[in-house]
Amino acid sequence: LSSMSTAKSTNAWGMFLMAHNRATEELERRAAATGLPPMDWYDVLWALERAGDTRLRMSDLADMMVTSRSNLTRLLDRLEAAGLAVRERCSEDRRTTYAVITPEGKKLRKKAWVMYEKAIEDVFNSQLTDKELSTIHDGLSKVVQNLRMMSAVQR
Amino acid sequence: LSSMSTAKSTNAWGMFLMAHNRATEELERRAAATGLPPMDWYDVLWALERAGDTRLRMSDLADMMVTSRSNLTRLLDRLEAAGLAVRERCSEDRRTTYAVITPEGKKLRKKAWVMYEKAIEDVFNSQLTDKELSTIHDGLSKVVQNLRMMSAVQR
DNA sequence: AAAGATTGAATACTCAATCTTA
DNA sequence: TAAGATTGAGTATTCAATCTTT
Repeated sequence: LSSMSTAKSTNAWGMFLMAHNRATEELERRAAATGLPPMDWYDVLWALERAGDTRLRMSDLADMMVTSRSNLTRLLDRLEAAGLAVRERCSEDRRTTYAVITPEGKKLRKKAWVMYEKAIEDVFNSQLTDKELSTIHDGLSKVVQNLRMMSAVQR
Repeated sequence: LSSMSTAKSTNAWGMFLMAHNRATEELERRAAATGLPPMDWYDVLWALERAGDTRLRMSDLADMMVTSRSNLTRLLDRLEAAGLAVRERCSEDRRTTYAVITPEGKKLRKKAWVMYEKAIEDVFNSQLTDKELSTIHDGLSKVVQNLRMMSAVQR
């Protein structure tokens, strides 16, 4: 998504889109090639593992992942079918469902992280200086912060 | 996609993913809200418009978009149904199909760009200094360049 | 009525198989 | 046989409608 280089920004936005596109493609390619789960599975497993005893409700998880509830419902169906997570009912409020990671889920997440960590190093970190990494981090965190404010105003 | 902050890079990669996720979501939201086409439609229209008389074959277009041929076939079906592009046969080599943008397609692309340009300014450029924009551009272009070399070696 | 979650229908995407022309 | 493109089947994603519990 770009048009005739507005000169301003040397089209950082266009490069941002391209880099994301190519980099995530490479990560998914490596995951598939080694029989490891795709990034969205990893994200759910990692969110559940971090949550630990403070179990996560389906809707909280959906908000963290920035995906729709219905999409998360089906993603968790797949994780459950693969034995990596389970649903647990809540006794206090019987509308809510908790998602919980299984021991197999933890094991696979760990294994996947070994692969993803190396891939991120190869694809991203190794190509950038520490100064560049920190500028990218700080700059993009301003972008994210601004979007948070925009959607807060929206409501 | 991230794990226990490896300190190194202050997790620039994680922020990169988050920023992309939130920013593209906002752009798609604005497009839908104003009845304008999504980013992938825009990308095809813009590629076709730039190509001009040097018409693009379906497979060239797919390579430029970094999507599969079958996906592009269907995307072009939709653009054709919407009257924004047409297919043209090639007389020299009858295996190839050209995709060509229509006048309505050009008009809509232009209109969409007005919206996207402002959105990119609001969401991205306005949040970053010129120095940050150029660091992001140059850094990520190294990432893309490296991925090109990796996939070249692959073959 | 509203919150939490799921379901059905429509749409989009991916892989392998197919069709046509070279 | 291979290149260019499309199709069918299976899977994933989204939107609105639904169901249950509060």
